[in-house]
Amino acid sequence: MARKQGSHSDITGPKVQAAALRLISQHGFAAVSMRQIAAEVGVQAGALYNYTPDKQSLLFELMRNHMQDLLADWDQQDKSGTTLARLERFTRFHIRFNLPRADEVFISYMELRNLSPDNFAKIEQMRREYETGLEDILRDGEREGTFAVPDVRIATMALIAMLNGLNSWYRDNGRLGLDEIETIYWDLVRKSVAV
Amino acid sequence: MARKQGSHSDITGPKVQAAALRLISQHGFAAVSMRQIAAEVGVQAGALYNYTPDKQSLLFELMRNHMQDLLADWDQQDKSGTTLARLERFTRFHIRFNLPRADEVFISYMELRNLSPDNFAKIEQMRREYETGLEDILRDGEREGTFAVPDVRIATMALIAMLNGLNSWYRDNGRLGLDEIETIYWDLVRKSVAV
DNA sequence: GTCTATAGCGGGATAGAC
DNA sequence: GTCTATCCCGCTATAGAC
Repeated sequence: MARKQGSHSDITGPKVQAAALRLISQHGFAAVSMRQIAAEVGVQAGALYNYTPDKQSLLFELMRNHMQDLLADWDQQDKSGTTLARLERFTRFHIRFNLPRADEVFISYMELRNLSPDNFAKIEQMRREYETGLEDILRDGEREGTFAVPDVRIATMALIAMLNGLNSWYRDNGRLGLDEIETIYWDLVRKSVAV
Repeated sequence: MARKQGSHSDITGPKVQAAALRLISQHGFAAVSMRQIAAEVGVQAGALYNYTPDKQSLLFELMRNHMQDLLADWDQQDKSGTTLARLERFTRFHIRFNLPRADEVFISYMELRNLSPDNFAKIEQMRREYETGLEDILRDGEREGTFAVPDVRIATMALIAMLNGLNSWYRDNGRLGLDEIETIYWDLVRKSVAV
């Protein structure tokens, strides 16, 4: 009946990730101890090392998983249509993907400096790859005259920063629904690059 | 001649702030030790406690000083003219104030969660006060028909997030000068709230 | 796979001499 | 005002029993 005590790798593994995600998002990587994470999971600190070689790898896995999900989801989006339609699709995708992942997004921006140089480079490359998705849309629209963007790279960074800001104040039970917020942000984005 | 050894309060005080600013900005509050700060200043760890009652107060002072400077400088700006002129003035002021203060700005956004609840409330109130400066401009412009802003509060947050993003990628020796960058951002801001 | 126990280190903060 | 020395605590990571 009850499975043998002390054999829960398939359960404990995800729980470690979830606990680390929540605690690091709330308190910061440097401020969270392996003991805290273990306590949240319901094991002793030593047991965590069955799932991660060290604390650094735990952080890296959280960030890599998040970026992999982001890139995979974006890859599956429709890439056809006018540049305006593509820009709207990017805007709405970005909001819809990021908003339900507040902890992951927060960590991905706040804890970059706590990555080892090697790990940092890997995450940065993935982030750059994602940004290129928007940059290409803006460049195409600029060339064909749909958009007026003095500097495509700056506009890319500016728009992503604007969209990311949403995560810092959005609350599920706020006065506006997700659809309304999406539309308001799309209005800002659309006009900011308009001719 | 040489002043009496062990009496440098007027020199050491600012050096402690400067060292804390630099180190916390680079590594994060939780990751920086009082010993590291002391080493950067050139004293022993115990000597720091002549200048701060504890580590928490050191962080709070950094953030409070930054916000006080911001509010004081903004208060001195010209508040007259059309709403469009006021919006341009805010945009350029924000960029010009924040860009040379990369460490302070970074800390003010990254280390909020390391403030005690009391200190957090004080900093948040100052930030909110500053945001109101932009919010008022947008609301006035919306009322008189100069701007088309579906939601003033969201637009305020979105524009500030966009402008703050500049700090994360700007480098002094980059391909664009400060004036050019200001103008590019002003173009994005102006159009995003245009009718 | 998890536990207990611990090694080895570094943290914040204080005491008291100078 | 700064120093040295230290208290007491918590940290990451490992060892070995079960």
